[in-house]
Amino acid sequence: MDPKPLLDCFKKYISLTNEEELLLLSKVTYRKYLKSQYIVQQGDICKFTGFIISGCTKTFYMDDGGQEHIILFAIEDWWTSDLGSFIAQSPADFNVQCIENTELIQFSFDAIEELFIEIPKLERFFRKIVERAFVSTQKRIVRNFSLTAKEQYVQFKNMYPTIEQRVPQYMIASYLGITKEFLSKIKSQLLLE
Amino acid sequence: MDPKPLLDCFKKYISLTNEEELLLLSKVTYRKYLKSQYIVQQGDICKFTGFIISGCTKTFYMDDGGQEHIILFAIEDWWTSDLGSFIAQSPADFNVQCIENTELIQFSFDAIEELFIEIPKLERFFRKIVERAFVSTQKRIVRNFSLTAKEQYVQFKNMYPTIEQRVPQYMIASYLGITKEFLSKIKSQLLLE
DNA sequence: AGTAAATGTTAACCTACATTAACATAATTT
DNA sequence: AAATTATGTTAATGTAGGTTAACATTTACT
Repeated sequence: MDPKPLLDCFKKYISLTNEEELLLLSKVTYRKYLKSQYIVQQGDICKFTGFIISGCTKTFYMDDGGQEHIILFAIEDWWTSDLGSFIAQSPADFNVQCIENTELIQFSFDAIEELFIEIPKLERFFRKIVERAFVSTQKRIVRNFSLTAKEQYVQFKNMYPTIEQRVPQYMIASYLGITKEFLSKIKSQLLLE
Repeated sequence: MDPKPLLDCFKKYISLTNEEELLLLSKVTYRKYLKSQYIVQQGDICKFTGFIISGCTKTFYMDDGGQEHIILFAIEDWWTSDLGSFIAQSPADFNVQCIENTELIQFSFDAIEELFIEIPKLERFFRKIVERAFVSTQKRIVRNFSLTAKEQYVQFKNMYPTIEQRVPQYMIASYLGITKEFLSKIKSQLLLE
């Protein structure tokens, strides 16, 4: 395993000594998942928060009618988990499933609590990561309320061009909160413009 | 000013010594706003994050068509700001306006950065606060996608009965992402059931 | 108390998007 | 290569919620 992408991510917000880096890496686990495997399942306790080295995941909620609602895609250099379940060690609301073969570096709940004690500045790092996640989630609510489905799709393509290439259309429709049929219609409308 | 509610809030997540409490309180400012005053205005840099001692605020986005989209209400014991603007010290996407006369304890960006250095465990506190905010925002996206407007309104009433009493209906409609006319229809339907 | 402003209701009509269903095409598996 | 399985498209019809507009009620101001 090459921990460089992970350490680079930490470097964006805090600086770690060599010893701190080694301590940190001694407490994480590297893991590969295959396409379609679940990292977290709705109802289970989310035991890990993970940093993606390669691959792509979707975080989704299965409603009572059996419909999938994707709330997040994650690719290389992103963090993924069911944070609500992880922080409270309570049953997960969401599933996290691999859309591609995915390599992760995982932090268990206990490991991360130990690390917070041993390297307090990690609190700062994770505070900043969560702040950014919060802000982007809030912006998503705004887009949801103030844009039409077509506008949202265009913004999504511009914001996440790689993801738009990598994941099937019907998942993008689910992320946007519309049906695949309607997204198909939007796409054909955009071609005519 | 009585700082007890603020200190109690900190106590839920971390413990502070007497000196730490005094240091913290020496760096905050107490401020009163009148109903309808703005704490943050879209486009300005959000200079403070605030803890509400009394009163009620709404955080909203004004879209290009001049329509208000409320993304958050906040009452006593809650934190309020445009976090995206505050953390990046960049122009605010949102307005924060008082719905009632409101008393706040405000933390300036500089004060909070100093406090993080002087009392590192505050990083932990704010990490936890933001984690919770993130989780509740994510849950809101789920509700948005998987519930009808009527179901969302019923949940809102159950989750925030005080807020439902205190703010005008048309603001609740805006929070739910529907028109006041449609909320009115929903309410009359609920009366018949 | 009287007037203006803010808030809430009702009803007719409209639109963005959902549903259903049939079909087309691409990607995997055998 | 054939056969599944996953993904994408088109079109008819249905519905949740929007828009407009007129009116009712409450609250705030002079």
